[in-house]
Formats: sequence, structure tokens, C-alpha cells
Amino acid sequence: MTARNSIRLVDVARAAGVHPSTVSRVLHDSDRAAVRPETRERILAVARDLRYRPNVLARGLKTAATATFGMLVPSLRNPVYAEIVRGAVNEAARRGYVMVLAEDDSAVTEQAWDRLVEEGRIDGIIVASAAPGNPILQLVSGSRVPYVFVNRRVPGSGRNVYMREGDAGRLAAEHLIGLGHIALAQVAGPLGLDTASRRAAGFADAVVSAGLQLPALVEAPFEERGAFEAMGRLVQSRARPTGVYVSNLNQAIGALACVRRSGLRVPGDLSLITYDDDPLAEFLEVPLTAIRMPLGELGAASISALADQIDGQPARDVEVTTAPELVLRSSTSPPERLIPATPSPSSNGGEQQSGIGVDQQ
Amino acid sequence: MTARNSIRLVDVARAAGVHPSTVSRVLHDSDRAAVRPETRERILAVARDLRYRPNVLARGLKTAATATFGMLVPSLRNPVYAEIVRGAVNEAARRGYVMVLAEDDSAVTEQAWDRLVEEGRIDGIIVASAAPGNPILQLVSGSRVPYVFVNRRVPGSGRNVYMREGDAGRLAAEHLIGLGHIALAQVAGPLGLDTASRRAAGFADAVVSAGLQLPALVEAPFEERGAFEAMGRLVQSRARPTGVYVSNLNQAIGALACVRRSGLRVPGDLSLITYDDDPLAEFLEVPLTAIRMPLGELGAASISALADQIDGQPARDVEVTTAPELVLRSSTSPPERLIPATPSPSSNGGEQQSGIGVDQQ
DNA sequence: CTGAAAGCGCTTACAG
DNA sequence: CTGAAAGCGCTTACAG
Repeated sequence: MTARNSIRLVDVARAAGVHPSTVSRVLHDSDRAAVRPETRERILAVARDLRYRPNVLARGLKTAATATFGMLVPSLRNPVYAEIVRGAVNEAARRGYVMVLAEDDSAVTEQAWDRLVEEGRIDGIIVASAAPGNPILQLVSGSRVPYVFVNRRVPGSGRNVYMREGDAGRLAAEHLIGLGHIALAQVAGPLGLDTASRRAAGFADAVVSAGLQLPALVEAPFEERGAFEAMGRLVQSRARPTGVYVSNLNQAIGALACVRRSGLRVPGDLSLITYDDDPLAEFLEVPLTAIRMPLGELGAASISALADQIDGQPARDVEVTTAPELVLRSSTSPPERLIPATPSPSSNGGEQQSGIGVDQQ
Repeated sequence: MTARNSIRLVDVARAAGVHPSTVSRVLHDSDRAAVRPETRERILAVARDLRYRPNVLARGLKTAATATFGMLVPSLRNPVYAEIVRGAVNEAARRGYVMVLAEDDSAVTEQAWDRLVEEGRIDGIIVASAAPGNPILQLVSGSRVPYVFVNRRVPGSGRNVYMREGDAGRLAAEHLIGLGHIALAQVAGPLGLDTASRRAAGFADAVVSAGLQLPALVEAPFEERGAFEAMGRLVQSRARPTGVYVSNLNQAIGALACVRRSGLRVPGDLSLITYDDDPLAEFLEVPLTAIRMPLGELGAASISALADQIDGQPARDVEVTTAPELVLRSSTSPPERLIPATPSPSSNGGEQQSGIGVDQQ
């Protein structure tokens, strides 16, 4: 079903009155091909007229290159990965590559691997699904395909492409501290995940550096419900924080729901800042202050890193240095009270009028 | 960079002491291959031991088939497409196919087309980006690659794979009407889009069938801000509706923000039901009643339809008959007032206590 | 500067 | 039941 009935190299050669090898040469060796200018022009013109497109299968068979990259993502649904994928797909296209995508839910890792790598479909692979125990780690290191880990690093691999997650946490901490908060806490992601732990570490680091106490940390999966429950623990703790950093947007939505439910006001009683931004953050009942990350750039960088390896450069870590960006909205403000207190049992919604019972200093 | 240094067919043949063609035969013609059982077993065993994997490039070159499908989506970010893609990727994997994804933002349609189709990379293509004027429509119909339109239909193409969008609208209308609403309206998507128009038509149809007046309709892009504004028009209209159907989740979040801003309560003053469900809908300040669609199934069905074409069956429309499902949450309730009124100018948030100034009948 | 040949790793009639 | 040959559409030394 492929280009069987479309123009082949020989068609171009025939039409231009030259040997196929000559056509191949002008189509490839760009300038340094020893081909007479007029011949080259003629061939190029014919190829254009005929809308000739080389068959990548045939070329790949000969050159042992497919102009295809594979990418393994933990979840196609997660908008964060969608954005990384998009950056990667577009950069790949710019370089003449095409992307094959597979969801690596670990149950089918080996199958995806066989299909992409063992069947020789790809020139390199981007792994966004690294996690402790994921079989992909073995597969990839026991193979000869070029590869790169994106977003979630694998320590010691020397082929990580990642963002400044720590700086995101630091930025969040500095924002809250700058607002006057001293009782800080965070809802972290699963700390076994490289990204989650760096976000958390950066936040804690900046808080401690500012001379404040090590912030409380509750761990939760990267989704609404888990964060709802984790936030519940924070809100009911004796030393209830006034400023909380949440590790992704889904968590933030769950956390916000929890705060609302417990009758506290955001940001009056509790300031909330989240890692990850999205247009919808602006339209929530209290628009979320967020930290925007260069996700598309990250995806593009992973392609560049892979292409470098294929060009023969040794693999190396690459940090996307674009700084995390604070998107200021309404969920953070100076604390209205510095002395931690337990929440009132009343449940009066999350309205945003002036505060009641404020102990502002 | 491909399987150049991995085991080839000849390696298996050599190890099994047979001719390569024999190996190929047992690996392919499944049962009906005229091969002595013991030979076949021996070959199979060797192939397994050597972990032999056929090189798809070589096979594809010979058979003119790549075991790869292409897919064009309007936006990789949109969770709806993410879910369709996921369904497609998984079904493709089940059938031994791999998926190449490209974002069809129309500016690069031709480029993506060249890369996927003209270069002979794929056996068929799934188009999720159909829209009036999109150049893909010409490309696809002027070509010989098997293809299918998914989600957004192209009338008359005879190769649409789609869901019962109309039934979603009907379900929404019936739910609101069942609750006692008589003043209905809808925030529709861009009506030039097949999906948007079917959602809208189904809703209007059910409303009129119930003997009620044709519901007001405002059109908005499929995102928060546009819906926020469109909803504003509805809320300020003289005949303010008490029940509104919104055409996707992003719109619903924008619409909810608008209602909140105008000082109306959901569902007391205004019931809201949305097309599209997502875990986060449950965690909004008022959990959204939603209509869940079989998106993954839709993606899988598009792969099946394409595979059928490749098997030689004529192209045909296929409807995914799984019924839209009502996910009942808190944003819909019986109307507290049947006589439309203009909103009060006060802005007292969107709390959910008992109503004030109710004209219940 | 250009042509002729070999070969990438498969599959598939065709012999025998 | 199995082998030998040709060929898919390219690229790339090697001649000349």
C-alpha cells in the first residue's frame, strides 16, 4: 500500500536522461557532488515536476536509517506530556524526522520495545516514562539504539534532558516568602519520581535558605483525589500552613477543592501556588497562581539531543535553562494570620469577600 | 542505526540448516504452509532462541506495506484527542501496527502529508482534523492511500468514524427537561465543525420535541474565554435560561466562571450540563454534571475501519453506537424559578447554600 | 563528471 | 516439502 504506484528514482532518471545513481547523487551530496551544474539543474527540475519523493523504506534499508524516532510516554492523556510530545513532534518534523508514539504503561513496555526497536523501525528513542523498576531501563541500556531520557531523569545515565524543576520549587517558595508567609508546606508528587523529588527539594531548599523551618511535606499521586486527601492532612494539622506549594495542576484542583470544603478561604486563610499552568487555571473560582514550565522546549531539546547522538556526538545530559515563570493570579496573597490555627468546623463555601477574624500583622 | 547488527533471516536459516525462503514461509503462511512439521518446529525454536525479529523496512519494501498508520490531529494538547489517540494507538498495537502522529495545524498539512504519505511511510491515515477548507481534504481524496475521518465527519465521504454526538445533546436536554426546566439554551462550538453542529442539533431537537421553544444558542470557540463571553450574553439576555448545555469541558469551565462572576448560583439560578467528562469536573467548586463519550472506543474503531479497508473491504461509515453516558453531579437541579429574570447586580460568589428569593413552582 | 554493479533484508512465484 | 532466483527502491563504492 505504499508508494508502489508513485514515481521512483528511476522515473526521474529516465525523464532526465541520466543514470539513477546520478540522480541519487544530486539529491544527496548536496553541493560537493561532482555533478555538472546543468545536469544537476535538469535533474532537480525533473524531480520537482514529477513531485518525486524518495521511498524511505528503500533508503532506510540501504542506509540503515529510518528518519523516524520513537517516543515512550507514561500517559498520552496527561497534558504535560501532550505538550512535550508536541514540542518533540514539531522539532522532529523540522529535522525531517517523524515520530512514532507509544504509551509505556509498563505492562506493555517489552511489546512496544520489540515493535519499535527490534523491528528496526526507528533510529533512536525518547523515553519520557523512566521510573524506578520500569523494564525500559534495562531494555534501553542493553541495546545499541541511541536514546535519551526526557523530563524524568535517570541518575548516572548521562543522557537526561530536563528542566529546572528545582528552580520552580524555589520560585514558589520565594513568592510565598516574599508575601510574608512563614508557615509553609507542600503537596509533593510521588517522591520516587525524579521530577517530583526535584520540585519538592527546590521548594524545601529555598524555604530553609530563607531561615524558615523545613516545610511540611505530604506526598500524593499526580491527580486530584490524592491531592485532595493529602491537602486534608495539611489543613487539619495543628500547625496549619498559610502557604502551600502543590506539584501539578491536577493536584492543585484537588487541593483547592479540599480547602473549599474545609471552610477556609483562598488566599485569605491559605495561599496556593501550583507547578504547571494551563488556560483553565485562570477560570477556576479562585484563579490559580502558577509556575509555567518550558515544556515544548523540553520536547524539542530531547529531539536535538537524540539527533546529536546520531550525528556521532557522545551522549550527554542537557538542561533546558529557560527559567520557570511565575504566573501571578489570585490564589496567593499576604497571610491574614501568622499564628497557625485549626480550621473552623463551619462550611461556608469559598467566597472571596473581605476576610473575617483576621489577625493581620 | 537500525537492526544492522542484529539477527537477520539468514542467521535463522543458517542456524536451522535450511534455506532463508523456508524460514520466511514458516514465519508467514501460518498453518497452510507446506512445511514439514519438524522443520517448522525447528525453525520456530531457532527463531525464538535467537530472538529474531524481521526487519520491517525490508519486509515493507518487498510487500509494499509498512505496518504503520499515520494520524493527523488538530491539537495534541486537547485531552479529547489525547483520548482518541490513545484508543487508536492501543488498538493499532494490538493489530501489529505502529502509529505516527502529526499535528495538523493546517499551516503544515502539506508537509506532514509529504512526509507520511508521499515518502511511503504508512499504509493508511486517520484524519481527525477535518474542517471546512482544510487542505487535507484535497490531499486525501486525490490519493490512493486508505484513509478514514474520525470524530469530525466529512459528509459524503463514506469513510467517517464517529460517535452519537446528537444523542449527547438529546441526553442533556432530556435531563434538564426532566428536572423541570423550560427555559433552555446552549453554548455551542463553532458550528462549521461537524461535531459542534451535531451536538447542538441534538439538543435543540430534543427540546423542541418536548414541546418547548427552540432553545437559544450562542456560538463560541472550544475554549474557556470564548465560552465565558458567550455565556455572558445568555445570562444578560432578557429571557435568561435556567438550564444551559455547554459543548465541551473547557467551555464549561469558562461558562461556570461567567455565572459565578454574574452573581448567579449554580444550580439554583442556573443548571449547567457539559459535553465531555474529566476527573477534574468532580473537583470544581460546583461539580459538573457531564456527558461522557466513548472516546477511546472511537479511536479504536477508526483503526479497525482502516484495517478493514486494507483488507480489501470497501470504505464505509461506522458509527460507534455506545451511548453517551450521563454523569450526574451537582451542577444541575430543578429550577428554583420558572419565570426568567435578569440577574441581580450584586456579586456574592457562587456558594451553594439554600437559595434566596426563590420562586419555586 | 557519469555509469554499471552490488547489496540492504526481506518475500514470493517458480522449479524440482 | 524445500531450494534458488528475482526483485522491492534506494545508495555507494568502484570504474572509467
